[in-house]
Amino acid sequence: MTKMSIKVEQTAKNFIDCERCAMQAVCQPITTDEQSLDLTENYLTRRVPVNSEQASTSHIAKIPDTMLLQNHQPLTAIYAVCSGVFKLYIDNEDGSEKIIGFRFPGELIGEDAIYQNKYNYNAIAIGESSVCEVSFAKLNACGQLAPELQQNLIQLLAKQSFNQQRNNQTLIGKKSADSLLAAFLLNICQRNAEYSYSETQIELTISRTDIANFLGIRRETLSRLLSKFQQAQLICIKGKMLEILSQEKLLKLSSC
Amino acid sequence: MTKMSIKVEQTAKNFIDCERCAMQAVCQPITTDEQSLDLTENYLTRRVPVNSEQASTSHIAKIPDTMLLQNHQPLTAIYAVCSGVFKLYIDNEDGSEKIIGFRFPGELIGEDAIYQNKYNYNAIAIGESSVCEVSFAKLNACGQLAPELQQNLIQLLAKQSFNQQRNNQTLIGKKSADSLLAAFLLNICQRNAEYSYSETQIELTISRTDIANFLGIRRETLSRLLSKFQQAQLICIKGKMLEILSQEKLLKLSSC
DNA sequence: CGCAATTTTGACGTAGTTCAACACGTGTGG
DNA sequence: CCACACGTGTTGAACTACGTCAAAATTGCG
Repeated sequence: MTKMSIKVEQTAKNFIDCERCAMQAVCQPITTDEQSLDLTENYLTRRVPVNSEQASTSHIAKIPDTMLLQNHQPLTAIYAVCSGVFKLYIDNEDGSEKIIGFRFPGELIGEDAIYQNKYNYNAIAIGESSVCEVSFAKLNACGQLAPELQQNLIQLLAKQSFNQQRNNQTLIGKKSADSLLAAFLLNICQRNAEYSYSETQIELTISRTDIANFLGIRRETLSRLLSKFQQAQLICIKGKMLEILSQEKLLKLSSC
Repeated sequence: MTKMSIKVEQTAKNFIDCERCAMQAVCQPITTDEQSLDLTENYLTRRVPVNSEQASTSHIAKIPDTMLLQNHQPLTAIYAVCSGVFKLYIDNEDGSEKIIGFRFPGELIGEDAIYQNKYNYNAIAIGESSVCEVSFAKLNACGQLAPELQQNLIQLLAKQSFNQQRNNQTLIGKKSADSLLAAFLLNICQRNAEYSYSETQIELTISRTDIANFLGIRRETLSRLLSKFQQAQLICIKGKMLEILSQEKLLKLSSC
């Protein structure tokens, strides 16, 4: 959390446009018929870096630096990813972690904590990332004053409900690992397309280990499948860049 | 949709208490400091039967009778299950259906349609079921008048977001079919406990075929696993009744 | 009772796991 | 500079769990 202002400038390239962000409904000034009212400065902090690169240099206390929020902690703020990627996970009893999702730019983190006022997972930055932070208590206070803001919050939650539903639908009940991976690749590409301007190319900052963990398959299986997909001209991997070559074939695979 | 009033009386036993229902936030009169205001009659229709038993007598046109809402159709209302069970599914290209979830009493159906004003799945009653119907347009109109109602709608969506998140977390990334089934059984029991007064016993109106479809495993595998679980004294199945014998062991299994 | 639908059981093949080895890049210390 | 450990990704071979196909058993309904 150090060197904030500097970092922002250095990595300003990959930030999502505010218009494409799920938080947008509550980040814009409210404009009624004649007048405009900007309450956002009361609850919004824009583009806060959540630096994970820094962590690797000092191998002590790696986690605290990069952790955005922690499971079971009381809800203080909800976040929108500005840049980078976050992984959401919970701890298994045996000490291992179970990854339950990823969040890309424009997507929300922590909004499901509103119901019970506590977070339901850990969120950690993968690589250099940043978020916009909305203090929920302050947002609520403003909502009492401005009904339009409440209406916007409803829109935000409705969109989020839709997104969650969609993301789950794509992954539930896939029998073969092929269809599971195909569905996953299509899903992240679809989500990527909403903030990046490329619909087929994405930077895979997520490690194979994490993807395998999320999908519930082994690293080795994932590696073999990716090779197979590449041989079959479905995808192309160069370094960290992943390109979808045949969306149709992947789609066909994914519905098995 | 016929014989409504009669059916309601006949099956009135298994209805959920309104206090335990996810829709509750928008089904109660709004009480401010001194006065009480009941807008619900403007948008709410209570306990509408969605009869599926009747369909089996006339073997033509089985589906239309029991369908609550259809994929891609414009949003007209959101529903809360009063009694029975609903299955949510989408159609695969090959004509088969893919089950993406079940809804038990007190749970919502169709709320994720608010974002795009259209439903994202088909919902069909399993057995004799009933719902409360909230006309979304009328609810919205009332929301313009009563800010408290908007606040309640926020609560409702927040809870739903939490529920979706929880249900997914439990099922994502399970490698073995054992852990998947264990997680599923615990999940439906947990949800059951919220409306039934028994935490360990539930009536399995859902067919094995549908459960297997949802989990992405074969009927045969499911059947074998259920036998295995029963032999291992984890569960006990008598007819349609399922009883959880060892929650702890299932929990241990589910996190594999 | 008798038929149909659903569920369970059996035998065999395949997909994915497991365990082990190896390749590659990176950071660390001599 | 090289040697070494370490994290990450890929590949091979044996094992196991799940899918597949077929048949038997059970349940439900007229």
